[in-house]
Amino acid sequence: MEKEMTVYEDLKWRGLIKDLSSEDLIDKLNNESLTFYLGTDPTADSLHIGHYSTFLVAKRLQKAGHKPILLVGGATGLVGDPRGTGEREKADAKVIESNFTKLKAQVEGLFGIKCVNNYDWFKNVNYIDFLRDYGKYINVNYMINKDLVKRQLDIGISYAEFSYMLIQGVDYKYLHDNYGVTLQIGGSDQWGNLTTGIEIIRKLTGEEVYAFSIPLATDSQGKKMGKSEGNAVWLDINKTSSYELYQYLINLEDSMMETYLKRFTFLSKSEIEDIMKRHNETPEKRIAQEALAHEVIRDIHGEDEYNKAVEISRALFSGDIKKIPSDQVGKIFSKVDHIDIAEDQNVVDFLANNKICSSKREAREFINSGSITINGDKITDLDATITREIALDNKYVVIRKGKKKYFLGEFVND
RNA sequence: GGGUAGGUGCCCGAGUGGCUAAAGGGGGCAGACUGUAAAUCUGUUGGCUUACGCCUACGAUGGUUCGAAUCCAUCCCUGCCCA
Repeated sequence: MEKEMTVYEDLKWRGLIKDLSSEDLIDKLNNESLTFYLGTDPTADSLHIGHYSTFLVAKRLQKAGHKPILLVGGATGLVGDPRGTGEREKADAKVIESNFTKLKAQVEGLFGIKCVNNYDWFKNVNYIDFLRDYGKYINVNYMINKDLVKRQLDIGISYAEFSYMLIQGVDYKYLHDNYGVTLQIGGSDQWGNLTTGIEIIRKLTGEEVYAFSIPLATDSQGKKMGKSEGNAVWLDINKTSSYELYQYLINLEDSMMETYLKRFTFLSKSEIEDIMKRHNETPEKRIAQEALAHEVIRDIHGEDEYNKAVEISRALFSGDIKKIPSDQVGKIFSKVDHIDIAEDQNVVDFLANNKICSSKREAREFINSGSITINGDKITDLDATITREIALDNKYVVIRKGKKKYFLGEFVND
């Protein structure tokens, strides 16, 4: 039996620690109970898979006896954080508010983490006080030298986005004063903001607080993960179904599997080593991807959703749609895009009208290149017609575009 | 405030009166190969049209011209330098 790893060793082994504000933190992580926080801006109404590993770090710390708080940036979201590629669109205050409510519910449900909104303590701060109480203590040279700011400096950065890190630093101060927070964690792109908070607290109170950053989850090309067919992979099941999530995970590349298993699951070192060993013997069986999908979907949506996702995938990729019992079709495809069909119509019109293809031109192109399949039969004729006669059970039409995108058409009676 | 360089398709970026729906790259989508992978190769990437063609587009608005992304005017936005 392997020797039990400390919290810090475990995080390090999983590749979840990039920068550490101080070596002292290691001991504190292992032996004390800290209250810590992590922040996210309400730029969307759900977290996506890219956030997931960061939240799992919070979960891991929580298991080790530390107390997590999630800060949702109702105030910072209104300002916008610099991303190094140019100014953000000004966010709508109403949207931010509704996003906050949804995120709060999601995080509390999924991770059981307490949730606070920095708008609550910023809404009454006036500008002059802010400058006197905090602005006085932070040097612009210090801010300018932060990597994110520096990168955006030559393409232009507004005063609002420039100030973002200051607001975030004040958050840390507030949580430190009111909740006893002494640790902040965040993605490595947030490192500058994390250290600014430490700096502000040190200057204002002389106290030492901590932070560590988590490497961003990327693929082997170094690109941020979390996009599937151009869409983000959300943790909200209404935005990304368990089937879509399963498909995303099962298709991840081999070379990253070990990293992902470490980051996205609670499997132990020996379990992961075992999975990787078996995986590498027969990579085509995608043992690692299966394990990853199972762990992640079970943790997020539960065992039932996982089973459903596997069942749907099996039905779709076994090839012959017609073998699926017709009474099952509606159920299996309940999660894919659903299209009502009122009457017989030409394939090209059908594809374009229902947004399966973006235009008729594209619809023809896809048909000519053999990427459209209806009920398992490849469509090659531009004049083909979708009729009740070709529908399964005179009712269902399963359209496949490309290799993995499915749509379900259903004939409806007037 | 002054000077100066810019604002081009999803992104980067070439183009400086007709040959431009706009080079090239990235990304996206689709095809081949595979394991529903990665890498690679091929096609495609404003809309309508089988096609000829037509319409809409190069920061915004006007103007010059037979003809403008390209010239002029005004405005908006950004970089750099000076104050």
